[in-house]
Amino acid sequence: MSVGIRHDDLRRRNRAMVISAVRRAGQPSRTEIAATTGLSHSTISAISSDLIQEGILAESKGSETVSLKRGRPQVGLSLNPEAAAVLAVVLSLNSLSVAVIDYAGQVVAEEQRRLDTLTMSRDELIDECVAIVRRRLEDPDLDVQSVARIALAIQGITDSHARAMLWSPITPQTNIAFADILEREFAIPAIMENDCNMMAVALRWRDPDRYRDDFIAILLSHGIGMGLVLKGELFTGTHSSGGEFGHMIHRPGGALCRCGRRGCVEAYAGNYAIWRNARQLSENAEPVADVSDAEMRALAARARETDGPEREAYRKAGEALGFGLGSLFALIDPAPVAMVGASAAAFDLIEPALREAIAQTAGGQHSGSISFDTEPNELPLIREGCAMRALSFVDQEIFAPSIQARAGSVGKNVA
Amino acid sequence: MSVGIRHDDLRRRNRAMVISAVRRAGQPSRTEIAATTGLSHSTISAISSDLIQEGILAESKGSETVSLKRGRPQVGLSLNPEAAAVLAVVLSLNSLSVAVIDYAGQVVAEEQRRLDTLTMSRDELIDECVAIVRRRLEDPDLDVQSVARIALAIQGITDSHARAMLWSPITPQTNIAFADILEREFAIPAIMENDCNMMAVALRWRDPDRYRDDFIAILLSHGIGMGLVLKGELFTGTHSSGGEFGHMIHRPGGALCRCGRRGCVEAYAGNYAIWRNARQLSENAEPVADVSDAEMRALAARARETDGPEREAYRKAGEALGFGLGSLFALIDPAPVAMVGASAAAFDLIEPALREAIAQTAGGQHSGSISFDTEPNELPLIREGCAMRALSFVDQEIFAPSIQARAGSVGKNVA
DNA sequence: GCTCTTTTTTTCGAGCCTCGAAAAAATACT
DNA sequence: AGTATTTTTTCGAGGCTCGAAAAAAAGAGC
Repeated sequence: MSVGIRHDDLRRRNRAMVISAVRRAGQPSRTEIAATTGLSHSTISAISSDLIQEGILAESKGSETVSLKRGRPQVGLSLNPEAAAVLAVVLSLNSLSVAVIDYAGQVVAEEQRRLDTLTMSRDELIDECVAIVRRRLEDPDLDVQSVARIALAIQGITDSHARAMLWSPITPQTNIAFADILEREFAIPAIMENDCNMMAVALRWRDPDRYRDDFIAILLSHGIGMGLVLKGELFTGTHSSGGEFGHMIHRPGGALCRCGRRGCVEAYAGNYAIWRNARQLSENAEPVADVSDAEMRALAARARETDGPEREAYRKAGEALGFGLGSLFALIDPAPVAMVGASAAAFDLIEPALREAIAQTAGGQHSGSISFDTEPNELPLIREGCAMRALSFVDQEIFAPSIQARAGSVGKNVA
Repeated sequence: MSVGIRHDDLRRRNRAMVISAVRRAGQPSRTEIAATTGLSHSTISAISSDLIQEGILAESKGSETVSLKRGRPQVGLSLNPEAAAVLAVVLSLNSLSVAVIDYAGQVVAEEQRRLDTLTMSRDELIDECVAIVRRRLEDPDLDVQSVARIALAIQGITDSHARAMLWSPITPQTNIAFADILEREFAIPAIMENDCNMMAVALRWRDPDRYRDDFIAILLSHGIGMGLVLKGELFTGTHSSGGEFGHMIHRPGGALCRCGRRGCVEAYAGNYAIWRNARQLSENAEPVADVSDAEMRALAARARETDGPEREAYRKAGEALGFGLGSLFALIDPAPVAMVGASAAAFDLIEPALREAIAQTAGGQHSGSISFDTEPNELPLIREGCAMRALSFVDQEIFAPSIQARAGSVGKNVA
């Protein structure tokens, strides 16, 4: 059972809703907000007047759109870019990047570095992250006071409280509480998120028509990751970021996976698996640490050219992904899929076997109607998701705060 | 974004919360309710006074517990059994049952019938359901006016709006809108639910300590079903009841499943699969329609006795369940599992191979800590879940109604 | 048996919040 | 310039929750 609603919660929630409506719509008028929220004009007027006075929203006078209708013209409300700023940090294999984003969602500064994450020590990894954030915060153009949140995305498993990286393929280190470390270092609230989950968040902001309530984002890269939105909410595991689609079992006792187990989907569809099969190495061959994008492009080109082991490798990848998706669809029903990452560019090689495999599974009856979309560039997507996540936090926790933390919840009602 | 909260919603929600607190706690005092909901004593007092006046709650004077403390004794609030009644109908293979339950959750009447569901026509099936409900409603001891809800659980896939059975192993018929049919026939709101989901609901009411926020209920029967609670909420597919654990793919292209596809978990762990393997028939052998409980018990006894094909059949079942659970745990993280149904009595034969398989999967690191519980009798559980579901509906939709249906939601905030 | 203490429950006024209606504001049309 | 139209603000009414205080109902002590 959720906790009772008190009188002060009411204003808080409706404030949050107005902010959220503005963030989503861009420059909605008060009338439009009233329509989407279902609240009365008087209420919207009162709340937005507060928000403007507090410098959170602003009336966008500049964009005097040519009013085609007569009557008093609607005046658009927009987010005040200076109300706050957030940092989005993305840590992936051999790469660390950070972006400063203003409250309106515009990138105002960014920095990217190459690192050798696989060989770095725990402290080196932490120090690099702290240092790159510090450099951004020391930028004289930035008002440090306004930085309200740091969001860090990592390829790997994070805990469900968004505090720590539990395990990652990009480093042998485990259990690094990045969120706590950054928070202590800079006294700015920080969260730690899984990269694929952030991809899903970003897709939802980018194309809410296609990616609305239920969809799947799959990262086809050295490993296989997934971000899943169900019923309009990001799906996470009960203890971790969850959604380890790449480690569902495709063939019990099958090919050797980077995680040390056997038969995972990733052991057939990850870059290293495609590379291993293309070279006709044994399924027991130790996964290689990294395969360059150029090398993968060469494999794909060769697969398109001749019907040799390269094409067969992509076929096996498609089959593994297809049976994995089929099992997933048995649990959640089919949903639109976005294939993200460098290997999404080779989706033409993967798709036939993938569809054939799905057709043999419980999700198969709708095999034809499942639509796939590809997006080869994952980094911007992850960063964007990170930024939106951080901004949403500011919207809700800082600009629409509860008067006081409420007594603990007592569990929801399931029946 | 969810819709704005209006002033009248506030009372409605808090009313619902008080009712729910009473249903959960049994006979809580106003003070206890104030503590669990976080609302003030004044508010609880006002709301409970309303509810008593409306005949929904009652002060339980009878149970004067020996007050050990001094001071004014707490007076327990309880649900008024006569406030309403609900019907729980359970349709499973060759069996149809109905129970009338009063508002306090006590069974006041029941009836059970044997049917040959596999051979019945669509109309016969519908007529039997309508007839059994009609007989209960015509009972002179029952005030028909008070019946507020009918909940029907079926073994099979239901749609996500809880209106229709889409597909079921107990009948060749498909797409029967039982909820609509009953609703039209009796002018009583009806819902249609998946049996395994109702098992999960019931477990949560029965043992909220063990089955709280995240757990899995697996039905081991002729087929394999699953009910899943995640983050305190019943997990369903996006379009259907979902959670078709039995039809996750265990071995691509493997044993023939009752659903017509190959390699499903059920094709190794369902009763017919165990029976097929025990007789050393081919994996391609057509699944038999039904195996009696007595026959399954005999198989299990023989498996315990000698290390023959029977034991191997149970081992294969355990392996399939284990890899299936392992894949599931890759997505949702490990959680407590309840094994329900006649074959749960043979869980001793299944468990070793199951644990061994899980240990080879992503969920494996916690293999030892995953706890299994068994409950051989599924029918009472399903009925109980059905009843609680129907009662919760009455609690929320009838006794705490919204003043008017609100404007459509605009999607939740994911970031 | 009476009073005191303790705990629960109710009562009451204050403070917010949202709502609907009406007024004010801002523009196009004539 | 006046009128029509649409958006936004203002204002009073009605509800809801809250805290404080009062009332109620018992046990404890003498």
